[in-house]
Amino acid sequence: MKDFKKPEPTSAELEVLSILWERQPLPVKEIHEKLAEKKGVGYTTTLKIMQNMTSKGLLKRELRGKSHFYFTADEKEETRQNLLNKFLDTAFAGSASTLVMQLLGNKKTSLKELEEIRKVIEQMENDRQK
Amino acid sequence: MKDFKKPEPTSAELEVLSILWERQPLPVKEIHEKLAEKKGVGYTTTLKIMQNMTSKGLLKRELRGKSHFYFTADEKEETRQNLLNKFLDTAFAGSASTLVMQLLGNKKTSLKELEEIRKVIEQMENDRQK
DNA sequence: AAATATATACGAAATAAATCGTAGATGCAA
DNA sequence: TTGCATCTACGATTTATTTCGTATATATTT
Repeated sequence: MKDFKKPEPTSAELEVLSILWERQPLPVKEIHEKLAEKKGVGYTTTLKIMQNMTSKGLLKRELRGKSHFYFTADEKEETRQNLLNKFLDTAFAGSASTLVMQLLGNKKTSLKELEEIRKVIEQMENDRQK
Repeated sequence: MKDFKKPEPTSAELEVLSILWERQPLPVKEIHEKLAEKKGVGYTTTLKIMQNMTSKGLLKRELRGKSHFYFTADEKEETRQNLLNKFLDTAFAGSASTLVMQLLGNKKTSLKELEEIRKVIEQMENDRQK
């Protein structure tokens, strides 16, 4: 039940995390249903992944009635920051502006999002100024 | 030597790509030296990874003298876009603005980068307008 | 020419990740 | 109380990834 340094979530594990980031805690059953929408996978596979994640310290759980309800062990923001830092370094040589350019060049980013992002930037610039 | 759909690069493969994105083409020897700076790994390990990547269609190579010089099969931007799209979806539920907020909340993003990013945003907004 | 250095190819071992089958526990319903 | 449904635990298999040893070829040096 641990004693290691917390590992990066694997690809399958990240899918579980992202489901939990929407709503927590959840029983295996519900996680599995959402996971199965995407890829047809057996119930015990989902269960095993969540048990593994619990051993690794990525998830915690609590017994409610006869089933376990799982929740993330770390804050969403903290985990995302770690993932993002690593991604930034390996895929974009650490350049945030290059990443943003690539992100916004994507047709899928709506004008509405652009607007939102611009506000964030202005906010940041003000905060840093003083 | 292929016939598959091009797979996502694995973690070790992405490290190779990021080295090549800096300068191309390069012989195994140089890739290996840069790789070995980070993690102590044998020469044949690096070689094998690059041979695998070539089979998968991620790299191409050309014989120069007695050694092979490797280069990426796809455009840096295209590969990055694919990686970014997937990352955005799995780690940030597809929300570009959430990702940018997280990115800029990071202390490591300098004011200079913020400025640069703001310009990019304005540029994008103008382009979309008309 | 023999020894040394530099490369590649190939295959296999070691490790990690993902998947699932089967068994056992518990509760509920007939 | 028997049988069905729901969950969990455990172990095994499969597949993917990473790593490296050994063999071989070709130059280069002595």
